[in-house]
Amino acid sequence: MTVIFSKKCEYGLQAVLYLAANMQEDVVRVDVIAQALNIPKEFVSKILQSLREHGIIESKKGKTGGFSLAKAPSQIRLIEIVEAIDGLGIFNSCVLGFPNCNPEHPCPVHDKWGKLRTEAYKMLSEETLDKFKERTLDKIRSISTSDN
Amino acid sequence: MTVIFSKKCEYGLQAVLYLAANMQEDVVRVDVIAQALNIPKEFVSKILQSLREHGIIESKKGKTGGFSLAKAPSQIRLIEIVEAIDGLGIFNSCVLGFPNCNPEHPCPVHDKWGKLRTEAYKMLSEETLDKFKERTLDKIRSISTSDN
DNA sequence: TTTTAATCGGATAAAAAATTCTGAAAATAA
DNA sequence: TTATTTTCAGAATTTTTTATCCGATTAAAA
Repeated sequence: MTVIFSKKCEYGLQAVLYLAANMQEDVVRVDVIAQALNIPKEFVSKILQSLREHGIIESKKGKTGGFSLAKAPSQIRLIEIVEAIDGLGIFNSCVLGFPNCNPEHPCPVHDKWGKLRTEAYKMLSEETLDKFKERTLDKIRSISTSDN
Repeated sequence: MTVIFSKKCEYGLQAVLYLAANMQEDVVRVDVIAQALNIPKEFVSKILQSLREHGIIESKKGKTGGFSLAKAPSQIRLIEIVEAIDGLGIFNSCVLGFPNCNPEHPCPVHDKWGKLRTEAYKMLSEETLDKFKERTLDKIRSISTSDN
């Protein structure tokens, strides 16, 4: 089985959504995020570090340390997180895996798939984190009540 | 980076498209397919074996052996190959990786992504192999003229 | 009947992705 | 200043995916 985004990317998106939904906190510790999302602490830690290098979030070291968004939620788009972690390759590579798939040498589903891909890209580019606060809080609540 | 389908699935789709585009041949040898598509012979061989087990293609052993479609191209849909190899999980799992993503506990992008996913599924379910013959032949020609 | 050329099937190897470990560095609080 | 608690950085490990190898089986041709 395969997925659209790598696990790294999924976790990164979840973690950033979490931070956006908890803006009232100064910073959030990685173990708090990991527990809320039920994902490995050390792994999400690595992902958060790389998102910091990409300027999407920022960190504070030492006691009272943790992570927070580097910009206002309304200034962060989902596509930025995807680009930082998985890159944008998915939006210009052939869905059938053919090499050099382009308008000159299109694969059999080039046009139809291209349309869907463009819509997906558009959606991720238009949506900013501030739109998701309530839905994220709801979703996170459903995680902690259902598991383990 | 990630892709929609696994490499196995991509190769499987390519190989079946190749068989559909070469219906005039009784059977096609796996090394011919592998060379035409520029993919590892032993790997595509394994994939073809599994597609045979799923009843999508059939094989003939021994000298003059090879692979051919098990049904008419107009009776084979792209989604069948995807289902046989990667399964349909991608069409009902959460794009953000959240567990139990459903209408009761939707993730932040549940509705918008669900729409795209449904369109993708629909496209793969409607398209049958007979629609692709010319485009596949074109594409395969462009592979052998461009590489190595 | 023997040789040849193909798929089959199971094991193995290599590469990539996901995860964990370890210890250092930073910053607060005692 | 020292103890504590956090992120940071890089290495090591595990798991999954991708790819290869090899001997057996099958069937046509010599």
